[in-house]
Amino acid sequence: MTVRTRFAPSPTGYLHIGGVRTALFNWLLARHYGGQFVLRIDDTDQQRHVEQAVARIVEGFRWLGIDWDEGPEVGGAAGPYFQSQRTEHYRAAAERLMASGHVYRDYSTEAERAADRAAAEKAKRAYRFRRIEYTEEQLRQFESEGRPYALRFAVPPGRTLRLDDAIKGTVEFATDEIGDFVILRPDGSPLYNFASVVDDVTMGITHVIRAEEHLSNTFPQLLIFEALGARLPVFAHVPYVAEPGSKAKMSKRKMEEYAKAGILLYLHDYIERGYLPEAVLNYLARLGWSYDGTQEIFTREELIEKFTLERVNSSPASHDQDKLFWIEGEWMRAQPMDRKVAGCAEFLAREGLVRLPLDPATRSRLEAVITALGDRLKTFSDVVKLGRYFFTETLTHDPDAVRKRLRKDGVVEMLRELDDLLARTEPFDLATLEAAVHAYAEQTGRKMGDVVNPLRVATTGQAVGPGLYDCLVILGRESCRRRIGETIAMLERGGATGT
RNA sequence: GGCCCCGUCGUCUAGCCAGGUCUAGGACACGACCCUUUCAAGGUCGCGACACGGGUUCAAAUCCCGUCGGGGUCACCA
Repeated sequence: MTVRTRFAPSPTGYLHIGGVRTALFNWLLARHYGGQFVLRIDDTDQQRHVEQAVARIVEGFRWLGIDWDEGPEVGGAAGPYFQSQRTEHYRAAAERLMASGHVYRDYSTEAERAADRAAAEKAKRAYRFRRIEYTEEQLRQFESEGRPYALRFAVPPGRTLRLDDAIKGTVEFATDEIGDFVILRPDGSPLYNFASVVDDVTMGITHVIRAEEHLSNTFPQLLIFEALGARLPVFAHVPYVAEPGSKAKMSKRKMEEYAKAGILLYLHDYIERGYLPEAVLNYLARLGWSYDGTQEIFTREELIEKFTLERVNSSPASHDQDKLFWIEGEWMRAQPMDRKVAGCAEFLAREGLVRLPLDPATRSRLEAVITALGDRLKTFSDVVKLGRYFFTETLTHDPDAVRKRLRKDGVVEMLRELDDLLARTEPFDLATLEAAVHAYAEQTGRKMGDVVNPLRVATTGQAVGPGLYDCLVILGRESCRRRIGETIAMLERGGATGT
């Protein structure tokens, strides 16, 4: 039997990190066993911009390298893959259950149910819908007046359901805890528990890996599988992803708060910041799963080879952005120059700092910048943050840097001397410049830091960055001298928020 | 509230199922030092956990019970 897994996002367009992890586990399991991964769109709600949302979801998975064997854009034999287009399946399944006596027509009104629920609440009991027995006469009357009805599942009393969950282990649940639940609304639209089972059965899903909030839902679903005479899939309920630094579940209401705190929760946040898909994939896989307790870095292939459900943790994991950032750094360091150039160029172009495609001169400058940046480059967008001044002649001084390094007695004088030194240094390369600056410091009796740091700020505007001589060489003699002149002018007029 | 799931360093986790090898291992973060013109990187060292209470046992992070804490579910939401 080949393994078939699925992920069924609702088309809001936002791929939450927890959801992506669930999808990843499904994908990994399918690939591990050489099976298929199905993408199914859960659009049972009447949503408005389904197409755009699906495009975004598709884009997210493609970016990560999670491919699907069946689903939107690729089709497949078990289609359609949009629940809104599968109403015929739900209707047919409901009819079978009706014929076999597993479901019944419920004519109850909203008011009746609300009253029951209120009574249950008042009595501090759980509310369970129980079948209302109508007389033949009532039924005839309801039918003749066309009174709307929902289809409900008649839950058998007194049974204990048993689930062997691949992550949670054996879980038992009494059917007495389950009220008769609706499978089809009066308008014929299915409810999640029903649609999900019908789809899983008709699509031949063998392993249902989903968020643990569905664990309790599984028991009514078990009843539906049974009534349909379908073979049970393996269930695996994955623990939720908690807030950073806590065991509390992330809440949708606190999204703005998280964003303010710099916590990124959507896949697209990471795409937009220029993270590497390999790193995000690696991080997500390790969140709640481990191989041997020591290995942290996994390639896509290793993940496929090593992933099993037994190694998925049964307790919640909280999102650890620092760790993701570290993994990102590890992956970035391992990338070849071409990949870094391509990734960085995109972000520079977005800022209007370079034009695509790169001309040869810009390309070789970018390569030099990337080499100089070294491990400081963690995400592609870092090239903008750390190396902007290499791609624009507009010098922007960081006020803190100016205050700390330039607003000192004698600095302007020294900068004039250094400008003169740069004018004379020949050739204008790393070794020669380094020797020249060293000699200058020695001759004038200055500490290296007192020469190098002001020179850095004078040429780049920033207090931090790659090695100074790397910067000077990449900028070139003319640009360096022009910038020094500009800095001196700025200092003399008391600019960059100083006095 | 009933029912169900979960509880090892701040965080991700190994160990738990098959009790001793655990004075609990690794990683991120954090701190110190080294290197160093800045910031990273790298190196060395350090800080730091079995939620709590009982029980079983010669022996418990591991098995059992209870408490506490977190989460889910009890919808004509998904």
